Amino acid sequence: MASPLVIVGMSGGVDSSVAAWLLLQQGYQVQGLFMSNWDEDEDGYCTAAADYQDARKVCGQLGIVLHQVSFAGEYRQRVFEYFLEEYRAGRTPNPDVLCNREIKFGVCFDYARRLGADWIATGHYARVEHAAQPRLLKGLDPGKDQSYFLHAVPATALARTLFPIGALHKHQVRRMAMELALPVFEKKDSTGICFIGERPFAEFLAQYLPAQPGDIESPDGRKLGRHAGLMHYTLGQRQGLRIGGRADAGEAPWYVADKDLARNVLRVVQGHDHPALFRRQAPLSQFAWIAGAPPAASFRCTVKLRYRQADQPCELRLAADGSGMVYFDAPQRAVTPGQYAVFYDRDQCLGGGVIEASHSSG
RNA sequence: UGGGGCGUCGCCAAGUGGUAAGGCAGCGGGUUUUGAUCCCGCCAUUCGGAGGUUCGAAUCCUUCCGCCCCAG
Repeated sequence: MASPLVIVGMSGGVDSSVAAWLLLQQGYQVQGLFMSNWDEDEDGYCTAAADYQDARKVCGQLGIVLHQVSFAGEYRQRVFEYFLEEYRAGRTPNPDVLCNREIKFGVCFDYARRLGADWIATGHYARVEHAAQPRLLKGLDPGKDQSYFLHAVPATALARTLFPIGALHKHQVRRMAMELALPVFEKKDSTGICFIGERPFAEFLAQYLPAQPGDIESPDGRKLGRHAGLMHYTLGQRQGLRIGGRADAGEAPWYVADKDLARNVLRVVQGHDHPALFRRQAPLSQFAWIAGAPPAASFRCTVKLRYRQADQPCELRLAADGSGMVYFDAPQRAVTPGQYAVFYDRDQCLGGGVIEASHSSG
């Protein structure tokens, strides 16, 4: 009887290439699937074509077929529209969390299943423990763990997902790629928004949203400068403020502390660790739990407020209406609305919620 | 035009005879599957202009220009 079929999401990078090879070693039937979910013709940053060629070369070398599919329409509707909507609301969205939930482990997962896949696999640095209820675990390379981005993936998808490189460190993966002489073995790690890639961010946003310049103020109301539109700034941000050398202030750089949408004012404070940049708690909503439900209505755990942040001890209290409040043991810097708070019990990712506000009321 | 003060990189600012600190901003790179943060590098042959003194001046002198303050 035939071995199970795994369809691997191939990005043309090192990680998914090695993931495919590992699955072959493990005796699976393997096929590749390349997604190009962004129409790049509209701008000058065109890397998808090159990535596709890389994926083809790798699949050729591994002797596996490569499917190609575009979910550009779905991406636009289910990820990018939300992305723009959040920016319009003065928040800072995290499109890649949604991309995983809606595209890679959503429509693409369904697509792979229709192609006959028993499993879907990706080159993420994370692990799934398959039991009655799947458990999502951190990748073993602490510098690359990507469970943060996967916390909202539905359990139904995780139940049929493999992360072949989740127990490896990046340097091991790259070494394997080198020893296998995969054509992409020294390809640089990709960054930037998934499927959209690296590009000047402000310029990119400005293509989709009108900028409304306004004043930059200190907490006491002094006008310190002008901003290019609130969407171009996020909490805790330093770059781009163009404030420097004031005789009435010290030498420390300035950081975004708050956005006043009503007045279209950006509020800034001086010093990386200014108290106004810290919060002891944060209101959350739109929870997603890997197990389908939270462990309890109130419990202690750790939380990451952004990718690659060290785990922060906290207590989460959930309300009946679906909202919640996370209380940090140590005040957290730049708690940013629109970003995700992702909860962990040691190595296990429990799920997460969206940060709703930066004020500490409640 | 009576008195006083000041003009050094986009901004703040050291330097007062020995051959231009530093910070902020900006730019470039690194880290990074969000946005940020963070790290590294670059950033005044020149000190408001013109003369002069001196081996040598941003630093002294003269003068011009421009600001500011107090008096009017």
